[in-house]
Amino acid sequence: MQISQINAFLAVAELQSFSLAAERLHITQPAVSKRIRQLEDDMKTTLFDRIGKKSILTPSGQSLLPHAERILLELKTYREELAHDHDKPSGTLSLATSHHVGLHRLPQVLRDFKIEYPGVDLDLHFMDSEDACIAIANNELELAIVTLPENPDDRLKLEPIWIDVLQIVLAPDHALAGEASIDNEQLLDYPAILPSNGTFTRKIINNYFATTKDAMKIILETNYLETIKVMVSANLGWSMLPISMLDHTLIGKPLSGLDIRRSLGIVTRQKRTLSVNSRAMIDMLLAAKT
Amino acid sequence: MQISQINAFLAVAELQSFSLAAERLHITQPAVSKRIRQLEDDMKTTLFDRIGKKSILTPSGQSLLPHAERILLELKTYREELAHDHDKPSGTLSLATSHHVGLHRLPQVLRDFKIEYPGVDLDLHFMDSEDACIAIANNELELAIVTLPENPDDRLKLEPIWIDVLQIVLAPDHALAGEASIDNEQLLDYPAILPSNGTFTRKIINNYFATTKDAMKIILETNYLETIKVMVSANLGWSMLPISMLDHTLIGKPLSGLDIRRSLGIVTRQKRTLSVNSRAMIDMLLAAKT
DNA sequence: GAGACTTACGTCGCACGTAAACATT
DNA sequence: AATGTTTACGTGCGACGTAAGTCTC
Repeated sequence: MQISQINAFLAVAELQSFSLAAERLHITQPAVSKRIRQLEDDMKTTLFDRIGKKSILTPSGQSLLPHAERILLELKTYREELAHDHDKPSGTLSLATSHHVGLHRLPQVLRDFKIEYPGVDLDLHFMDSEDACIAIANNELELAIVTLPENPDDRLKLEPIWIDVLQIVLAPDHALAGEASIDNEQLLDYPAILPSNGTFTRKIINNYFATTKDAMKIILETNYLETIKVMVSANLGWSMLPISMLDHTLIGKPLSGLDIRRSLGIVTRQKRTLSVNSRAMIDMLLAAKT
Repeated sequence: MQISQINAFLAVAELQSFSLAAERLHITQPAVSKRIRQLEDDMKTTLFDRIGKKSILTPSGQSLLPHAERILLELKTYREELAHDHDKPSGTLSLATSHHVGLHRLPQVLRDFKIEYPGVDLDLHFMDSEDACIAIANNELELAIVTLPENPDDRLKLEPIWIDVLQIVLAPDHALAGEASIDNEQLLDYPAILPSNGTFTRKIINNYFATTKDAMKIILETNYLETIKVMVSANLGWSMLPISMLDHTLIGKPLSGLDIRRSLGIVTRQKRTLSVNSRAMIDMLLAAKT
């Protein structure tokens, strides 16, 4: 069944004439006959009484009329949606984020987004950055704002927004608190508190401790940096944290002059067309970055 | 644009796979690709992100989804209407009738119809029988219950239901009231009150007075037989009326033993498919006739 | 006889299937 | 390597237009 048949049907119904309908449709009159005939065969009914001068809807044809109009209306409405609403965010924006990003980077962004697009509801999914990347890869979500992996899945598309410089952090009363700079070997004597194995941040840290990794005394692992911060403040051990988390309870020390950093930013799926809402959020993040 | 494309779209959207959709639709997978591609070209947008294992709706595709479902629903609903409601009168039944039929023949029928089909609203159009026949011929109405013409338009289909036997009618105090039977010549001496020129009944009467027609003293014409009855009762003249209208105010006399009659019944249009409501009314009239 | 629809028929386009190429995982 | 989609191409159905036939008015 074809939409052209519906169009022919409506034209004949309105004009009560196959030949006038043919004119309107810019086809020949036998073509109109055939379109109607096919609709009739399809529906196994008669749609018009061909009564010489006029062709008039049968009862079956009359009851098709509103349906046919609604079908064309649906198509028309959709085409208008495509044309007009293409750049107006609305509805819900779902995004994944990590606890750290959600706590330290996102509040500002979300506030600005709500001001710019008050009609969009936000649906935040807190999860570990690694899980967020898996969800994105599996097309379960289309947008994540998390810690970026160093060696990402090929299916992911990364867009760094913020850089976290990492430093060794100590309690003010830690034995090494007085040193100007610290090296790997010094730290081996003291207990460490690190992000959980498997986290992107832990992998970055591991890279820098590659040679001494196995000798470290790791007394606690957690995927929540805030916990690490509290533990370090209580002088239970040293750790490595973004300098943005430093405050009076912690002392930061560069590691032998090295520059250690991780990227936070946007994760999307390669080849996936993003919703208007996601695009708006991404554009806002990119604009804020400069 | 074709409905098969909509079907393909919905299948792929649900199954997130072109090949699974192909299975469901019992066509090959390249055929599905082509159907989707054509929809996309038609709408000038992309409906699915083809991401290896899964194919996922784009935002444009998501917004097509409800429209596509409604389109199929419209078709399904119509098919069900055709299948189920085909013999259940409902809604409105429009019919034309004459004053005479509406007064003397229809009330009974309408009451029975309302009892049988309480859900059907009646829309009565009172008009002269001749006008009703013209309206039917012009497809302005599909059903009339009126006095039937003697020489009908070929486009009309007539179905007699009742026979009205006509007699000469006189006031009880008319000069001819004592005669057993009356002939044309006797009547020429007295004033006549006849149905309007142009009415079917008048034509019938004219046939029987063919030879003496021009000599008649017609003092009043009207298309409303009730008026004629009152005038005759007041002894303003003689007339010819259906014997069904006789009562104590009138005396009926056969015209020289001749049997003069008119038919009342159904007028429809040749070749026109009738609504269920009209068919129900016609069937009821035909059943009552026997 | 004029106007309107259907039927007949030849042409061309398009939808399908098969098979091969390409992409993703 | 396996799964999935697109491209290429040949076949056949079907939509169209022209022209003739049929019917209504």
